[in-house]
Amino acid sequence: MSTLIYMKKDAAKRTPKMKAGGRERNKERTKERILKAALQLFRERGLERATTREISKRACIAEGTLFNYFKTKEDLALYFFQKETEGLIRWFRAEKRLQKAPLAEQLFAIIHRQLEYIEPYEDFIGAVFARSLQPASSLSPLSFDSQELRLKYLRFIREILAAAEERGEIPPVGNLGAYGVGLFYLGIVTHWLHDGSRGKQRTLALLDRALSFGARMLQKGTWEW
Amino acid sequence: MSTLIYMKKDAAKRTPKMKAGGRERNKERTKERILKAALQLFRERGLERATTREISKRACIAEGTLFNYFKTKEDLALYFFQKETEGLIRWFRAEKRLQKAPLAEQLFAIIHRQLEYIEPYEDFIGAVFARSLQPASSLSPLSFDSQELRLKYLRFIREILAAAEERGEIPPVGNLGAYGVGLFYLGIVTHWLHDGSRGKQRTLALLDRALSFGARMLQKGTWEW
DNA sequence: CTTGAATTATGAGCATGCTCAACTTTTCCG
DNA sequence: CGGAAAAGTTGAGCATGCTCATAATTCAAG
Repeated sequence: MSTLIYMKKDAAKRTPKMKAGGRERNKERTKERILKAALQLFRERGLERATTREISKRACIAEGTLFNYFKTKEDLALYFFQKETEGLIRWFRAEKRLQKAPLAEQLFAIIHRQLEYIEPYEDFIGAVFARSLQPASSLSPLSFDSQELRLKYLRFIREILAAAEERGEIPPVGNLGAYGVGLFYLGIVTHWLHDGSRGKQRTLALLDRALSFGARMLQKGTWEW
Repeated sequence: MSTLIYMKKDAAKRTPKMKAGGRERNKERTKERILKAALQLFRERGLERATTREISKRACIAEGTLFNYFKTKEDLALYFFQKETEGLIRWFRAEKRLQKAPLAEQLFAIIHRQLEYIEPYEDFIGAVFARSLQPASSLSPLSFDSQELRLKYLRFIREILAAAEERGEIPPVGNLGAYGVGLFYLGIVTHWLHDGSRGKQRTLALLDRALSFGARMLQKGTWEW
């Protein structure tokens, strides 16, 4: 009986012996397949209603295999943000014109781009985003990666602030400034999630006003207190 | 066989026939028992690791009964915040001296009290708090209650701001002002959750500085822009 | 007190995220 | 090639949050 359990599965879907292209290659492909299936399902059903069982099925692997590639379902979801953060940084580096624009414009462009990217996934962003707020718990293996991701983002922002500082646009704000921008972004996304207006226009308006307000405040030297 | 399933459970723990004090009374008592057991377990193990099975057992009821009283486990957790919010409001109404203090001091006292109250439950507050950020989903019956709770809090804050406004302490800030304080509180709790310093002193310092900064800002009339 | 309807309690059972021991495939080395 | 160690895969199975058909309890009317 127990010998019957491990029968080969539908061979049409995935060749059992994929000796062809080295191990590394296959692992990469499998990971890609998982990510693709996951994003599809997240988009279709949202984070909660996309089951790991269905993701695995769509990626043509066993459910256990999924957890060889991603420690948890959340980890899988975080991957999405990681890719986006990296993309965002690359994008900004390429936008030469933006590099010289005023700080408020830069931040607007950055946050706007993120909101745009996030838009089709609104359903599940709420869940992931809220979860990403949870503090590091030594029990959760996820927390470390999440922390890493946040750090990467913070360093990126700090760099932008430092540049504006060098241009004499703002006084020195240091790490705290980056943290502040992070909190601000938090607030914006919260607003965005609740925003029912067409095209999320209210959020964009808020973003614009808040940023120019902040910029003016910094210019006025209100920061030194 | 199926007739054997529904046997009376250990009669020592709970009298099977509690005809005594009317139905209402019993419901109240059961609810109390559930809440007590739940808070105990949340405190002991945090939200995730406190199972509904154990809560039920400790409250001496079947697991299904728990869900007659609370729609979801989250709902159960929210109850805790509801009680706290109500307590907070009552407390503030009683503190005659605070009513006349400057706005920054009032907000400091309010937030400080909340942090203090929350302290023993830090483990599970993160989870509940983060979850409370999730936008309303028509599927979740919880969302409505959650919204209600948030509204109660916002109205409370708005009232305080209105009073400060009447004293001529700040310009009119309206609903947006209350929302802003709410977002600020969000940031503070996030910081608090991550704060490893002794007695969360860093958070308290941040709270103090940020509030007096905000107060000064409003006084300077920077708000009109 | 009886009766039957309304209310409340019960726990087997379901779907889900995740684990793990058993199994397969690939790689390595003689 | 041979064969064994390493790396990867698998799906049965576990714990958990929650549901639902069924049973127990309560209460008002007769």
